[in-house]
Amino acid sequence: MLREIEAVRRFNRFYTGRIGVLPKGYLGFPFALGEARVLFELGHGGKASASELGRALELDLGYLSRVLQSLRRRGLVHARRSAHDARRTELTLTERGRRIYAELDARSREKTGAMLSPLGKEERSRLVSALGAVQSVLSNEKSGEIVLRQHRPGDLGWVIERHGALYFKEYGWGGPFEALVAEVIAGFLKNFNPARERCWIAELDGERVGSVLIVEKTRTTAQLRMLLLEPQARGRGLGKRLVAECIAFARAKGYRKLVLWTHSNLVAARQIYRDAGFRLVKREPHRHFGARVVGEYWELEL
Amino acid sequence: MLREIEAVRRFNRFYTGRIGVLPKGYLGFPFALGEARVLFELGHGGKASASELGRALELDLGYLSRVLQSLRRRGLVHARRSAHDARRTELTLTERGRRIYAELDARSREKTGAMLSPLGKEERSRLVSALGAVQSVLSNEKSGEIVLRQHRPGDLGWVIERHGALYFKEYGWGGPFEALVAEVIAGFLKNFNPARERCWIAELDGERVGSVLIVEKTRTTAQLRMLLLEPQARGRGLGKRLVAECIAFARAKGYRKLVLWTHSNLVAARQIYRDAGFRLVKREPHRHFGARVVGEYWELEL
DNA sequence: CCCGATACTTGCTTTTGTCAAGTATCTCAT
DNA sequence: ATGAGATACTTGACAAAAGCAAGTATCGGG
Repeated sequence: MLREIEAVRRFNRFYTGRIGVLPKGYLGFPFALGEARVLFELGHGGKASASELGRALELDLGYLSRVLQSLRRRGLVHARRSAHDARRTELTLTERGRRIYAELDARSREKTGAMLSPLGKEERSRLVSALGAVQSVLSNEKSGEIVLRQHRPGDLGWVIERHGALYFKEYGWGGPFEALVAEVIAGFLKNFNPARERCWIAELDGERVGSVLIVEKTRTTAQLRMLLLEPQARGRGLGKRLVAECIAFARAKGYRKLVLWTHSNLVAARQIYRDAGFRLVKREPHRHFGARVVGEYWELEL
Repeated sequence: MLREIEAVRRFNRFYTGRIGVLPKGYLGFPFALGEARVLFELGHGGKASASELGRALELDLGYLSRVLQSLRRRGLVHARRSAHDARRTELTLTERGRRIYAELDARSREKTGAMLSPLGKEERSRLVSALGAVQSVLSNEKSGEIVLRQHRPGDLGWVIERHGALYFKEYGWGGPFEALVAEVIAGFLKNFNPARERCWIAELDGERVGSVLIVEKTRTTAQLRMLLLEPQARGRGLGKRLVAECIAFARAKGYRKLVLWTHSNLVAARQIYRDAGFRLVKREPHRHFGARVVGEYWELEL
């Protein structure tokens, strides 16, 4: 933990130094920091009352009052008594205010652009995805953007990696399990038939967090494989959604039956299969991956 | 690019809001922001002159001069004429100053700790490694810490992923190539014999950036496979180091010959092999992975 | 209709930061 | 060695930013 705290602090020092926390002088614009912040907040949020602004920006209300006076005098902000509550003042940017805001915004965008421009395309995308990861860890909002897409080069390697890492962590299954997954994936890629098979990768805010495969077993039977969800992406119906995609795909391609093989200890997955209408058709204890497990065969008539 | 700029700006807003850029009132400590910053800088860096401080903290020298006066008066900072240069003042923290610094530092550490503590172990490590990635992209210093280690669960999946992604990007080799890699890896994991075989993963600042495998081909012949380096880790002798590890391992295990298969277009790798003493023994044009390539067999007598 | 709360304003003060001019010292070319 | 210009720091004068406290108007609930 201490090591991690130090790492974060090091990052903070680095990053704040790098992006210039104190956006001193909006380069030639005659706006004090406070004024600029108010313009940003109003430009970004649309409208607000003084006290809301004060809370959001953590400004003293007395000070804020004067800042607003100045902005009003200069014709950037329009104030109107609230109809509901005569104590409140509804603040909006005037036309001119919006123009200034747009300029400030553009300038800030330029500054960020200047930071990114020396980077290569690859580096930029590494950067963005790392920032996304930081944000997703720190903001416990479960409202990130989810995208399902088909696989691209490297994705199936990722599926193997995450199976290897997660199943080791959660169940202690080691190398042999990862080997099995790699074999399955190798087979899938080698004989991949896009007309009858598919892989879905689930992304949460641009980061891969889930997968599922559907492969042809016989002319009329498809098999669902490699359903996986990163811990941080669980509990928001994504597993269900992946399975639903598989079922829809299998139906659309004219399969008559969808089967899958899983283990009795994977309770969350089991529940998803059951809810989707799969029936447990066979149980089979075996020793694999270094532990005693019970394999299960499930089926769904389409 | 625009999308990326927006992503970075969104992150900046989020992160600065989150860590509280404006460390208002170091909670009960009678220090102005400027004073605290000076204490931090001195505590962190040891000693400095006023002008160095001014540059580092981007403070006006006049203002800084007064801040230093105040700190001196309160007995936190000790100033002494430089022996070399009588214009300069060498600033150090006094005993008391160091104590205060330690307290401020502890407080800041606590604050970071409070941010991390609600996170799980897994999340914390995701966070730290994402922050590290950000830092390594933005700071173009090539001085990160390099660690070579053996593989852990998930690592070989990562090797597949990176082969799939990088070879697609650099040479257009698609699914079939990734399938081949997955097959090789599956075989390696399935029959893994730690006494005669090994995988090295290279980490740069805690992030995986390279790999190589050594596998038993016959009792006397070992094969080097899956040598890979992320673009950002290239050009610092890491490839050479990985190959050297393999050769040393093969020697130590009593192999008589080390062989490898590569392609003529992988010029950087070729150079490494040549420098390590490998001889090209056979060339073989073939069509694979959707393109025409020339396979090469190299050998090294041990 | 009165009381306490909320939304904002205003006057006064301190803090913080800027600018410009000044002193002492150093460096380096002559 | 010496004088011009650079560097390191200080000081005075001021302006901007920010905080505090007291004040006015309005609201909501009993």
